[in-house]
Amino acid sequence: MKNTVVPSGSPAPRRRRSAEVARREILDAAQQRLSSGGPDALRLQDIANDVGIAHPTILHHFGSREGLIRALDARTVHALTDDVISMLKSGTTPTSEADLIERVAETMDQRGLARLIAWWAMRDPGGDATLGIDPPELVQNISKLIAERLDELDGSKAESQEVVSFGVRLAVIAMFGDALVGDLMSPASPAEREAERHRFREWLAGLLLQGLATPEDDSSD
Amino acid sequence: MKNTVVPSGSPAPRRRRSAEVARREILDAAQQRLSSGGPDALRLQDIANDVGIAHPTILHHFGSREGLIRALDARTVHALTDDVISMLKSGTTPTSEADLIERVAETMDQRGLARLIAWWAMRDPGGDATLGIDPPELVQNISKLIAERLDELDGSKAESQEVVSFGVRLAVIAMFGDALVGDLMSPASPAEREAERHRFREWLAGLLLQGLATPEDDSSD
DNA sequence: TCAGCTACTGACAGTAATGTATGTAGTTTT
DNA sequence: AAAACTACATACATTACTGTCAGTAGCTGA
Repeated sequence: MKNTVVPSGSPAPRRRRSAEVARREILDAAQQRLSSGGPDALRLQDIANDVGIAHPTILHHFGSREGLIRALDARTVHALTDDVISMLKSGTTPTSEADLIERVAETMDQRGLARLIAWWAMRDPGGDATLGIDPPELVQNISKLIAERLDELDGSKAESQEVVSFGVRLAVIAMFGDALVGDLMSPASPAEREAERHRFREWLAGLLLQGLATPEDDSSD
Repeated sequence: MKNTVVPSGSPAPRRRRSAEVARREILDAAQQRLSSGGPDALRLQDIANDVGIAHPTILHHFGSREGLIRALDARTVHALTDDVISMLKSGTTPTSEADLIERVAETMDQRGLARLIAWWAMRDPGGDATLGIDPPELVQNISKLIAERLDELDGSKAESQEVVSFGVRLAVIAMFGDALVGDLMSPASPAEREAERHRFREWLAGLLLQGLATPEDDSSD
């Protein structure tokens, strides 16, 4: 049966990538779209357009839209955790608390992790979406690393395991929230926002160090 | 022309509300849906089902889906700001910093404000969506009120206007983030989460008070 | 009680998105 | 160089949601 239409003018030059490269390019485009728009902006057509392929090709590589999203999730989260964990483990720079916050903020903001996380949270209130890692465990690990770091930093004992994990939790959700709605709350001009945001992070880092390393008033209820 | 189908069995009993009541019921249902699901869960059909009306009725009252969302935005935001502002102005309770955070958290969490805000932020990265209030101005006002309160609280001067607004900003984005992803990061069992979350808020309130009211190391560049 | 207003409905139009079916064209292997 | 493999395309099916239209039913006032 030859009743498929033979293209008359330009058969459209076809570029062939390896599966790996194709997946990466598609994920890059999806990430880009997600950084500059909401979930509604993550359409197969658009992404395919950006990459320069037809949308079924995405389905070919990822199975479904959901599959694409999960792959994107996994890649972004792993990028963050690898970053943070390796930073903490190598532990070179002395002022690393501020650096750490800066790094988390960067990933949340530029790489669009905040949007991804928000999307999870909104799509899945119960929290049964699997994303390849166990966030509580991750927080625990990071908390432990930070507690050790605090110990050796200035000799003062960190409060307790829970307080340290509170600190980590605060840093993460603050950077998460700031990435999403920070601009909404700032009276500064767009040009000044970068600087203001930076000052905010430094202030937060100081606050955390102060709050974590020094004993509080202790008078609990 | 009588070619419209005459219903055979039950003509479906029709309840007639006042426009005001109808709008409120619809908004309530929409809010409910939004609290237990993402933007995808905000479908006219579903909401109409919840209320017990046909979906065109929603369009009759709000013009469009977008109109419904904007009305929901306005109502929720005003509820929050009215709450917070009036709390700060009346200023009865002494431990109101913790109360304040608790109140913001409640609105963010239970009333679904966090989801609404996240939705804005994701749909509108540029930030040109109008929501009836001016968030930076609101933050400024709240910061001023808190600064005054800190002054009279224990005599110690608050750091600077910017630092106070940083504190407000931190409280808001932290409660925002916690409402959205707090559960994801907590290793506690669902039963314990409430308690843990409460402790987290108390810890945050303490941290803020400590950071705002006491002079820091001051060595600014 | 009649007229007018409007909350409300059922049926349908329009649109847009995901996913499928089938065939095409590079790349690799023997 | 031919066969096999697979990345990729075109065209279509399906579904689902928003918004429109024309008519119905309940309330209110003269």
